[in-house]
Amino acid sequence: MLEIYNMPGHYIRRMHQIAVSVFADRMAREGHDLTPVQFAAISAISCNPGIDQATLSGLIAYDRVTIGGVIDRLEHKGLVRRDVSKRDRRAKVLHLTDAGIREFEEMKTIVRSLQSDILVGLTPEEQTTFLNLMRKAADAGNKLSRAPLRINRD
Amino acid sequence: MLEIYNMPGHYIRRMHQIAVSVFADRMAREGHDLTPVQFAAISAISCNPGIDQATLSGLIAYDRVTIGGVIDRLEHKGLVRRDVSKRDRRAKVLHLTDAGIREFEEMKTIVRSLQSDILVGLTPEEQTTFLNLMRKAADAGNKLSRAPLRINRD
DNA sequence: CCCTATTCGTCAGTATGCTTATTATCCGCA
DNA sequence: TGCGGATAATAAGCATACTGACGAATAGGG
Repeated sequence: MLEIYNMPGHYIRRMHQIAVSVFADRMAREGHDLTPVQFAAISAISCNPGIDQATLSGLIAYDRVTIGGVIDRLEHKGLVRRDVSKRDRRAKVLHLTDAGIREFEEMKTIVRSLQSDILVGLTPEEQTTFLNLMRKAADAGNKLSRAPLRINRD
Repeated sequence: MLEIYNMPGHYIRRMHQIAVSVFADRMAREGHDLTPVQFAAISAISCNPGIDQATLSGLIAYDRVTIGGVIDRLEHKGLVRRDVSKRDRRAKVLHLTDAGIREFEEMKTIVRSLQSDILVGLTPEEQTTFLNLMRKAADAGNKLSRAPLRINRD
């Protein structure tokens, strides 16, 4: 019996691996080509048009450098527009293109429905318990991660 | 309120991000330099001296290609020895070096004790519930992942 | 013994996800 | 106005983590 088979870290990684795989399979099957982080970014831009990359990073809890690369690829796919901010010439403000808006609308339903596939082994009650425990643990551990969630309410 | 804030996938990713970060912090603090997958590989080789890379991959649920790179780095650090198998000249059999054995002994306790830090927001009862739910979900979703756990009992 | 299917490790390529460092810019303060 | 510290984005580099493809070798059936 391996050490790791008793470790939460191992199962968290396995769940992540399964989640990413389910996401990719479903995308391919529906004829789309977005990764989880690309969907998260588009989702956040959709809710916050004109957001800059650093604020976006905090909103979806990713590293700024990572998001720079993600936005590169979304821009290249023609889903996101990136312009220099008029208020701060260091910052780039982000908007969805028409294609990006369409893509998000189509993906939204798919991504929502794929969530339960990730937890296919759990009953609905267990899924709820599981989600609540993750919320609690992720909230408590927020500062421990390299890219904490940063939500500034103005 | 963002879409993703209601999605299990998001929280699974956050938990993974937190787990990896806690692991890295603790390693650095203790003066070690191993990643989670490197520890998993060493742990599995320790329990199964002479295992080949493909079987190792199945035992810790990683992709063959990924493990190839991981073993490269462990070999380069002098923790693992890689030899061509006498029974199958395609395969490489793996052994821990003396340094690898020492490293694993030192790391074992540290990695065990860091697990509860990952779930610091949960009570002991919640941690148990959480681990059991993850075991159940990861087991059920095993085939869905790209690199399923493959444990062959001979 | 040969043919075919399978398997092992690896290569090339893509995308995360992070670290440290750098440049450009902004902001507060004197 | 000018200066120092902070911040936005990026560059360079490293380590996962995967896909598809490939050569080498093995295993099974006829």
